[in-house]
Amino acid sequence: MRIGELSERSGLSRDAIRFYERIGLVESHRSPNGYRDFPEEAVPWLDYVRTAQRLGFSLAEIGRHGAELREAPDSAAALSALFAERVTAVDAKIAELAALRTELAARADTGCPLEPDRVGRPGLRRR
Amino acid sequence: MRIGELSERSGLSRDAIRFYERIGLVESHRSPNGYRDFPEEAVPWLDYVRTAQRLGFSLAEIGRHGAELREAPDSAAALSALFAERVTAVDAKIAELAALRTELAARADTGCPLEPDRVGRPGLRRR
DNA sequence: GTAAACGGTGGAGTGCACTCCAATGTCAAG
DNA sequence: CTTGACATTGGAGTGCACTCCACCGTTTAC
Repeated sequence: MRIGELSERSGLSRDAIRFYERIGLVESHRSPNGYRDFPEEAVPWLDYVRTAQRLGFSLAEIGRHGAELREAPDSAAALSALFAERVTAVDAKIAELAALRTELAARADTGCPLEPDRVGRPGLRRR
Repeated sequence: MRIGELSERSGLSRDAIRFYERIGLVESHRSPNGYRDFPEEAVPWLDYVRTAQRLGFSLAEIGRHGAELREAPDSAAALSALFAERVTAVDAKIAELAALRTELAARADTGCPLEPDRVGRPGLRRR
C-alpha cells in the first residue's frame, strides 16, 4: 500500500512514517514511479511501535529490539528470551508506577500534599 | 540550602535545577550574595518530580498539578480530589502497560514474535 | 593572599520525535 | 489537457528537557 493509506490505517502522519523509514523503523520498497510501497504487515507493526512508544520506549529501543529479533538465529528460544527481557522491563515500569500510585494515594488520604510539610515519605530516600 | 547541596541530595544536576527554576517547577529565594537558597522541601519535591517524570509525566504536567495544588483552597477535599485524579491517570498507565505486557508475553510464548503476520522488517541503519 | 571550589548569567548546542514547507513529479477523472 | 489528489525530496523549524560553555563573582581552606 502507499503511504497515504498506511497513514490512515496506522494513525501516523505521512511525515512520521517517512521519518520512521529514514531511521530504519519500517521498510518499504519502491514502485516504478518512486512511490513507497508498504506491506500489509506494516500496519500491525506500526501499531505495536505506537503502543510501545506511548508506554515509554524510545524509537531507538523499539528499533533495536526489532533489529535484534531479525538478527537472532532462528532459535525460538533466543527470540523468546528477547521478549522475556522486554516483559521484565515492562514489569519494572509497572512496579514503579504502582509505587507512585501508592505515594499519590497516601497524599490523597492525608490531604496534605506538597506544601505544608513533608512531601516525600519520611525516612530514607537516597540516590 | 544552596544549589550544590540540593543537586547532591536530589540527584539532579545544577543546570537541571536552574532550568527547573526558570520554568517555575521549583522556587528559591536569594541570599544577599545572589546565591539561590532552597528550602528543605525542595528535596522531596524534586524527588517526586523525578519519579513522576520518569513514569511518563511531562514537566509541564507536573508543574501544572503542583501549581493547582498550591493554589487550591485549603480544603483537604479539593487537594485529595487532585491527587485522586493523578491516581486515576497512573492507573490508566498501569493498565496500558499490563496490556503491552500481555502482548509481549504472548509473543515470548509462541517464540514467534513478529512473524505470525510478518511485520515490516526494520533494517538497522545507524545514522 | 591565593587557589580551589562553588556560585551566577546568558547563550549556544544536543538528542529526540516529529512537523512544515517549497519545489517538483505521477496519475486518474473530467 | 488540465485539474487535483497524491507522491517525492531536502531542509528548516518546533518543543521538550536538558547540557555545556565562557566568563565572571564569592566563599573557603591553607
